Amino acid sequence: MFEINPDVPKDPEKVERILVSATKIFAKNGYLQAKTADIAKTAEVSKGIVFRYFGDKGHLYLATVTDVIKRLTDQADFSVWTDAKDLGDMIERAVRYKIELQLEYPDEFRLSVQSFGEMNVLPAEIQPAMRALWQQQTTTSLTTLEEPVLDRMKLRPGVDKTILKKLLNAIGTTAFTDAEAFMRQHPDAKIEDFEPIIKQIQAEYEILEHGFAAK
Amino acid sequence: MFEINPDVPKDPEKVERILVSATKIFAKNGYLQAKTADIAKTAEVSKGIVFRYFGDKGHLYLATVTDVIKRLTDQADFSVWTDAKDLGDMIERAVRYKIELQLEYPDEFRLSVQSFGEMNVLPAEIQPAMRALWQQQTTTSLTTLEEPVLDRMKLRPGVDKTILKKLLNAIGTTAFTDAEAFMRQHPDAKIEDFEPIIKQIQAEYEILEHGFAAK
Amino acid sequence: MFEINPDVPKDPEKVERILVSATKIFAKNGYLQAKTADIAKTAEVSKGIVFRYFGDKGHLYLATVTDVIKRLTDQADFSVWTDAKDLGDMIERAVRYKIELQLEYPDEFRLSVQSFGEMNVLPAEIQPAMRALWQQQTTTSLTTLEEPVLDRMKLRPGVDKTILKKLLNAIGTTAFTDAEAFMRQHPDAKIEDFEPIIKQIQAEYEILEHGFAAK
Amino acid sequence: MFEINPDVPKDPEKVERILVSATKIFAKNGYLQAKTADIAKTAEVSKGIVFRYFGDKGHLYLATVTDVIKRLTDQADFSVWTDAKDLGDMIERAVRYKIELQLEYPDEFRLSVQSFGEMNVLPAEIQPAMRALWQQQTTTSLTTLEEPVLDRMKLRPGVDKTILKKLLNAIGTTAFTDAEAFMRQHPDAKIEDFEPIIKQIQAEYEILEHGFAAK
DNA sequence: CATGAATGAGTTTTCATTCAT
DNA sequence: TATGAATGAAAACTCATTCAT
Repeated sequence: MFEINPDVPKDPEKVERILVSATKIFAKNGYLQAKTADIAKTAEVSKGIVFRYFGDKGHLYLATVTDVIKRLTDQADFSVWTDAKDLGDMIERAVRYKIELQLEYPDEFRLSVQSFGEMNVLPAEIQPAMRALWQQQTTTSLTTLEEPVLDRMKLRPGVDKTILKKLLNAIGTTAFTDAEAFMRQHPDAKIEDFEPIIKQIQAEYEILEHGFAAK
Repeated sequence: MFEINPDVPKDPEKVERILVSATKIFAKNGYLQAKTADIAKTAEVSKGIVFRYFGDKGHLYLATVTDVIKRLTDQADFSVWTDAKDLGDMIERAVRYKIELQLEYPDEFRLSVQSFGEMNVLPAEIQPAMRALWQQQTTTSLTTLEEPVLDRMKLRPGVDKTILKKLLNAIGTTAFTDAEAFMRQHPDAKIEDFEPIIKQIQAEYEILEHGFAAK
Repeated sequence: MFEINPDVPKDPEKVERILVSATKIFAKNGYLQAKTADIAKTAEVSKGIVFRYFGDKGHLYLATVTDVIKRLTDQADFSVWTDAKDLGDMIERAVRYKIELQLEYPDEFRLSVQSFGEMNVLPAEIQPAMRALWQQQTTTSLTTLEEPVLDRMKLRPGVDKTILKKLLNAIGTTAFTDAEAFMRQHPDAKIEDFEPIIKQIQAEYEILEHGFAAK
Repeated sequence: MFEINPDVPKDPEKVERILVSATKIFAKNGYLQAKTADIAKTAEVSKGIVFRYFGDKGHLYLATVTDVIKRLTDQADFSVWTDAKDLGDMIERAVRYKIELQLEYPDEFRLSVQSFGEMNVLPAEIQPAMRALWQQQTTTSLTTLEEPVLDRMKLRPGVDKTILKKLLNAIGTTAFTDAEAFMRQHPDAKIEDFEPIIKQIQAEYEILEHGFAAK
């Protein structure tokens, strides 16, 4: 696993608090505007310890995003939808589950997506690591969630599975964006409030499955 | 139209130069890392005038993005594809035309997309305006390009045109991202070099049209 | 001449004030402990302007030492002793004159000497320039003061003038050190108070001239 | 002798290790850039014990320099040259011996000289002690090495022995500086490589003995 | 009106020193 | 008594914004 400053002994509780605090503050402000002092303060540790544990702001960011993706991936309970009966049910469950995740881990979700766009404002030295992280991430976590489903489905001849994955990914992204916007406007939203978004995504999947063209 | 500092008389040529320069520099560096001094220098105006005309960095950004979207929209020559015979040809033309636009106006394209992701690093006071701009943008500019086409098409019963537009938008975004990445790696790329990307988008459209499911 | 940041227009009075203030504070605290904030404050300018004019702390130091050496060299009025009749008189005049200079420009003297010892705590990038400055300095300013005298003197056969110069330089250094120590202990010392030091240096020169060995 | 924190019981081996390590690190980096953490680590003791034994960084420095000077003085084996036959031989032996010492104890030599120039970057509270140390040092250690020789020599009437010592000291300093510079450029230099420097110092002594003036 | 020199608040990072264990 | 993790003051440098000319 990715290990920062292995020489420095770390208090796991402090590491945890720093990571949580960094997730929140990086997610809220982006890399450049996040202040290490704020992160330390929110984590109730000294500034010094943040640098002692993580080296510098760039590596703290890297560690935070790595951790967030790990947390999100570990969290994912595939069984929730992979043992659904039919496809419609399956998609609904998957979407609902992801929105629940996003509701429960809004900062993690946001940072995870944001980190992709922020790549080129990061210090040059950590960009390669971030890029590698995303490469891995793209081919695993998010898409993986649907991968088993796809594998079991009969695809129309001529449909390239790679292309299909891209499309599913794109839909996932818009879903995230919509849910995010909704959450911002309704900070106390419950899962029930996301029915319209869920419906919409179902509709998108439906188009993907059967096409929009009249026969 | 959105009007900045209406009381201040402005030299249209300077406004133009500032906007062009701001587009380039915001696109290249992002909001936070763009320096107003650079923008002024590139525009060959004084820093003072930038602030006099646009108030502050945030509003300059807002004005720049607004202008970029307007320029892009105004630029679009629908006729290029709206008088295509069949759908395949039409999509190909549209995609090709957009990539040409992106090749010709790389900064405008990049800033227009980037501005979406940057939303939350902007000063709080201009975020609402930016959000509004994007709301409008989503329902107009990019998708608009295909709107007339959609209107003429026979949709399968039960397909919601709004949803379909979202999907098209999503595809457009991935296309942009791919083209951007390619352009960055091949700074002198010509339109011919984008054939693989065009092919891929055609494939995506094809899935959208006919669905991925075996019948 | 050595010119810093030629693009930046500079207010000569501010440049002067900064240089004077930097001389004092570098001389007092050494490079590492001198704070740019103090230098700016003493010069009654903002911190920003110091960086604008001089780039960074290292280059400010370089500019300051360069200026100090120049001021000292320009100041030196060789005629004071070069037209002395005999050697004893000449040495006395030279020594006295230098102590007067040191009394009048204590910071300049101190920094000029100190800068030599500080060389390797300076940022790597300015060390070459400092070394070059000292190379030039060693072969000109201080020794130069006596050079014309030496050239007119008849040397005992077998005496290498380069070696002799080294010796004179060494004596000069001890003189400086003694005068400095005295000045520190007697901040309001006048030239009259330095008679013992002058006498001592005369004695040192005398040994140099005639040797210590009984014949 | 100078005793630090007399109340604290000290493990002599740790004291020794700290002093050795401090000598090396202060010599290499100077007072300000030397890190107490490095000193402790190199000495294989905890930082806490360094502070417990020596109080603070300033007093550690003072103790280190004091010890270095003591070690150097104790080390000196006068007999090496005091039983030389004639003066030329004696000076040569003395010089050669000192350079050997410098080769064997480069850190001690370097720190001992460096500490003089660093005086004013030290904390104000230990400056007086350092100054006192140097006063004493000047009248003993280095010059002492030649003292017995001088005592046996017939001096020209009117030559003050104190002055002569100063001159010898000054020559010693330049010798040290030259040897140091040479050692830095040729890290693996052997005593044989220092012949040119030895020759030069002999020439300097020669001038001192017989004067530079033609008779 | 236009200019661009000047300002100084704000941010990252280091390291001597402390003190809970 | 020894340890070394934790602290936080301190210092260089940037850049949006102002305002005297």
